[in-house]
Amino acid sequence: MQQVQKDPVQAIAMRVKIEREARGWSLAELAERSGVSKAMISKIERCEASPTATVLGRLSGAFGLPLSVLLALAERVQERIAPHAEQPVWTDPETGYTRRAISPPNSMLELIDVSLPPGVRVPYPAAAFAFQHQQIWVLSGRLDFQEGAALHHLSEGDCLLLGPPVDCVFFNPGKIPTRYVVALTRR
Amino acid sequence: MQQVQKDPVQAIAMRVKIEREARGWSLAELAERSGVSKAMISKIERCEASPTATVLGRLSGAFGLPLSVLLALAERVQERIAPHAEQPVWTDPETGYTRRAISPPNSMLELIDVSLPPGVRVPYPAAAFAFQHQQIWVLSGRLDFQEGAALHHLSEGDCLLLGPPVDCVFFNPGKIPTRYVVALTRR
DNA sequence: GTCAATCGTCTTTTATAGTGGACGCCAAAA
DNA sequence: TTTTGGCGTCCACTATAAAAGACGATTGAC
Repeated sequence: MQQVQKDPVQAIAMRVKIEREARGWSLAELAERSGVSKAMISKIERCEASPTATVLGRLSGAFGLPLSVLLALAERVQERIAPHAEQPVWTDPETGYTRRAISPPNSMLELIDVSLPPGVRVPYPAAAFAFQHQQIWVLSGRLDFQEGAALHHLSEGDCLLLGPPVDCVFFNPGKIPTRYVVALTRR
Repeated sequence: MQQVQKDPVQAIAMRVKIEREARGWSLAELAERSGVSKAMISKIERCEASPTATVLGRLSGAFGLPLSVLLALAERVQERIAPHAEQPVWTDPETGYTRRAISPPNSMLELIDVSLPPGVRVPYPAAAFAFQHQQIWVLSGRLDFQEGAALHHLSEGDCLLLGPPVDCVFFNPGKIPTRYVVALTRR
């Protein structure tokens, strides 16, 4: 699904908005970080302007991405299938904690497949979720989930709806790896 | 050497010019193919304008490249070391003819390392070089080089300076692979 | 309820991206 | 030599990208 000649304005619009909202930034905040006026960012996100290379460079700089990567992400905007082989996976070399992004890029609803080795503890700071709605579903093994002051003991098949943002900790109290899904929707 | 926030105008300028000249296109020809005025293309190549996303989309379309790829190439513009592992290599599955681009992208002077299996014949049409200056240096083995009507027999260490563009043929008359270098400068 | 703060959009003005055409500059040919 | 044609740049004009600030809507605090 390579796009070789369509006007990139719409794809860029969606991608910029996604990157901004994923960071929980308002137009004003992105404007300050990038040096691009918020009026212009607003227009870009609504496809009412075709940003210049200079402006795109400032925006990608604010996101900490090379411009070509921002554009590559933009071109993937309308993909609907995320083949297993192409899903980004990250493994913590120290603990063996593995995290796989299941959903196609850009989805409103994001699914993450996590594998937590026995005895491993993963903190999850409150600041990391500017999300509106988040659930945790245990596929196999056991999970102790600390949500602020509360501690939840989850077993295979359990599903937990998260409350307002607080510091959390994932912990696997069992002898086998725990596999669970994090499902979240943005704003 | 990822570029995360510099203004991309200069890198784009160089890359557009390279892509255009590599295809032997004049400003007018690229203008017609892309729908961008040649005055604008001229400005872009001389860093006197920051092209909009729409214009970049049209240009990359004319080149047959996804926009993100054009930008990725642009970001590599000032690389000065081309590590062996990153040099693009192409092998003809039928003949075993192998061609490796030695020089960093974008150089004025380009070096190509070619390996030609015994008995293999590779034609090289005149249209393929809009280059001003081109030399062939045999590293090992023997090479029969037909340049238009003339036939040159080259042995290890020989270096041939090419004349004006004509149809050429590379041929390995020996029993072992021939390895030679093509060195060329544009314009 | 009021007030204040913040958000995204809209308005006005300026800077500049983009176009079409004229121009000067080599080449190669007559 | 002059001519011719193709090339890239420059010029004048138009379209629009970009900035700065005003505006209405929403939200939370009191």
